[in-house]
Amino acid sequence: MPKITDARREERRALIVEAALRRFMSHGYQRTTMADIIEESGLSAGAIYGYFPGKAELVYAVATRILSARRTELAIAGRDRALSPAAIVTLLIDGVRREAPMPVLMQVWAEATVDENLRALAETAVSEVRGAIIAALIPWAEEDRRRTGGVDPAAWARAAAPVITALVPGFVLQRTLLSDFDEQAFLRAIALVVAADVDDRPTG
Amino acid sequence: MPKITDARREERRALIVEAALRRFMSHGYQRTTMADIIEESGLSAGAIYGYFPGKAELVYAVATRILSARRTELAIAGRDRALSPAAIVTLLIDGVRREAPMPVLMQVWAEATVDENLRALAETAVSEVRGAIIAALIPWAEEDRRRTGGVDPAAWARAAAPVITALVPGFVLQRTLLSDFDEQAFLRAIALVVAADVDDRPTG
Amino acid sequence: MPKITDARREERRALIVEAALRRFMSHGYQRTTMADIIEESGLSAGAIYGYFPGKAELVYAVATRILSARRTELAIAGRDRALSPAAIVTLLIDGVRREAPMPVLMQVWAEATVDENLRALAETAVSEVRGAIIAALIPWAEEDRRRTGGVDPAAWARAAAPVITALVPGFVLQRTLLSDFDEQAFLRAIALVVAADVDDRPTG
Amino acid sequence: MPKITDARREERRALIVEAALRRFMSHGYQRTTMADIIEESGLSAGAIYGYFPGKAELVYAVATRILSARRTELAIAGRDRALSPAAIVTLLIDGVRREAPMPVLMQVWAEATVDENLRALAETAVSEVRGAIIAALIPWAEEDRRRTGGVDPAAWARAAAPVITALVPGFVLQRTLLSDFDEQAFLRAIALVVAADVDDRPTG
DNA sequence: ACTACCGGGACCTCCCGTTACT
DNA sequence: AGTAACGGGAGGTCCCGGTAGT
Repeated sequence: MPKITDARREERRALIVEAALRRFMSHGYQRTTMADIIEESGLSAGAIYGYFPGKAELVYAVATRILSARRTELAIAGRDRALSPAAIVTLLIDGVRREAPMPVLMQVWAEATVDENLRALAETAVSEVRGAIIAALIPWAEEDRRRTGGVDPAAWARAAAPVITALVPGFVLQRTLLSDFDEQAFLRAIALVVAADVDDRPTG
Repeated sequence: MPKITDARREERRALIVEAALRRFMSHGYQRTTMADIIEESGLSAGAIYGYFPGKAELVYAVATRILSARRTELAIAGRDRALSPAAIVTLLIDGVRREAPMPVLMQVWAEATVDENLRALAETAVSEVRGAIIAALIPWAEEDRRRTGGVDPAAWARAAAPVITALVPGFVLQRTLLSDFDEQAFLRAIALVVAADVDDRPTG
Repeated sequence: MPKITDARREERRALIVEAALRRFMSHGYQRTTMADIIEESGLSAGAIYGYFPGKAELVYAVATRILSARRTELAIAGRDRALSPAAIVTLLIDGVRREAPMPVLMQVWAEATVDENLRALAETAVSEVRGAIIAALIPWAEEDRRRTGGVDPAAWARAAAPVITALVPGFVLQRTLLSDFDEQAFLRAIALVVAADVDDRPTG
Repeated sequence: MPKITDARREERRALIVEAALRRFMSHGYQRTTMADIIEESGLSAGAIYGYFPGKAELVYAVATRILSARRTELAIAGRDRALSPAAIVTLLIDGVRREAPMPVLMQVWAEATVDENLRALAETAVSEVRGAIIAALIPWAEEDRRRTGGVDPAAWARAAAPVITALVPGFVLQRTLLSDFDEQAFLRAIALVVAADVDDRPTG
């Protein structure tokens, strides 16, 4: 029964990936040994190596899982009305905040520094987010040409997107490292610094 | 060998730290073995362990070196005139761009996720940068109350600083991971998104 | 490989312990490296560390094996008739002589000087031997009160036991260190010095 | 001035040997590193290697010092009157008890198991003690032929000496390993087991 | 003569991935 | 498909002894 088998297979893979993710969260990727993951997953060494050729592939799977999470978020959100840069950033960060295991996210970025496969994975993810941002910025720029100082909306969006994208890792880093970091204050402050609509400003 | 002079000692330490840094750049902290560093430095195991108790302390030294680099930069730059948020970010990123070994910076951030000493080190560094940003923002906010929507300049600066800080890791990440990343375009685009003075806008 | 049977597991452990023992005999505990033991046992590092957490536990196992060997010997021997001090010593030393790897025995004693676990192990062993000696002395003392100068047999046995016990390490030491040591002469001479029955005296 | 220099040299050597001995006492020979001894002695590595070619020679020196301590003791004590076996043992053990660093003594014996030089050293020491014992036993045997069952005194002394010698290491071992060992009781019990004169028996 | 730094060789341990068996 | 024992290769660290310099 290949169909059931396939489903079970995916289930197993997910189980393993989650076990790995949990250990990466608490001990870091590099310090996590296969034995750790084996223990955490409740499976045996052989079983895991039946699903993943090695430790590297496990990170790839974990990374894929983490990085692909917020991909579509934005496109959906942007459907009904034009979003200001500040609104976009807020949306993104809110997504990360709710879903992403930030320490592992950082570890993946760092590992991507040195592992080409991971870099490619991360690049794709970042590019996709950037693409979504561009797509969401254009209607906002078109609504009112003064917003972009008269520049061509598409060109403006392409230029601005990287800067907007940059705020996400900045948030993650501070969230992860600073013991006194105030998430809510950060979210509210975005509109103080980044171009925003009047109604993006937090009330009160 | 007789007692080495303090200056020479510092020189040696720097030599070792730089050797470690180079290897971290190309292979990553975790994949760099002590043997690598020994080879890269041209010294022997005994020599290195005379200066650093272990591999961990080597990363701390490397981290300290990297993180403390841009500390004062801003304060100096801000002396003569008030700086807009965009100008501050540009300054900071320019500093990072010229001096920081970005991949290692990211590795340190990631490792800080899991190593408390490193976290403390990173936290201090980030806090200092944030402090400098706040100090630089206040005069700008005071110059013209409309810039902050009538809010108290100091409060505004404290709120805005984290967001401005966030752009630096965002830049580093994209710079490190994206093969098509355009540094100059990023620098120019800052003023498109972040509050800026008229003359911060890039010409042309 | 599937789960190994308990019997097989014990067999493996014994194999390793014996390999270690052999090397300890020829090179001493401290100078024996894990690599030596690995080679001697014909197994691999991984295998050995599956059975023993580290080198220290290996000595504990070796020590346990050596020390527990002569434990019951005496009790059995003493069953049918009362034994004189000289007879007891002779029995004990004969046991050591036939079974114990004396150099390792001395190494264990020395190491016990510095390793608390080993000390505890050795203490237990010595105490047990002493206990057995006491038990064997009492009937002999009771048979004829003149033998103990009229002292209470049990008290006398408790007092005399340490002195009798002492002869064993004394034998081991001389056997190990003196190139001209004559085991048989020593055994015969015991009755010359230590309280003995008439028929304990060697004939001829 | 060679004479003064020689004196100073010996002083230095003694200083080093004592430092080594102290560490051997607390940490054991094998676990004591040259760095330990350097620290303990207050000298520097170079200085020590000026006096001893290496760690091995240091143990030899320590061993020589320990082993030669009780050498003459007996001969002197035996001058005025004939000593019974029990009296001899008591004298010897009392000497060890007061002067010898017993843990190191045991370590030396164990190391002698494996280091030929040390074995030779130890052998000499044991032989000398045995010789002294023989010399002290003969007059006692001659005083009253019944004491030796009519055997030739010299032959008897030679045969008995090893057994008497054996009690010393036996004492040291129990003293070192057993937490509940009672030195005084042991000394008193010697005469219960070993051939003794009436007046050797402890009073009371 | 003495200092204290350095060279380099192991040593113990750990960890990844395989393999023999269920 | 899954178990768990095993093979074997480094990795970090330590430690001995030599030696350049006062």
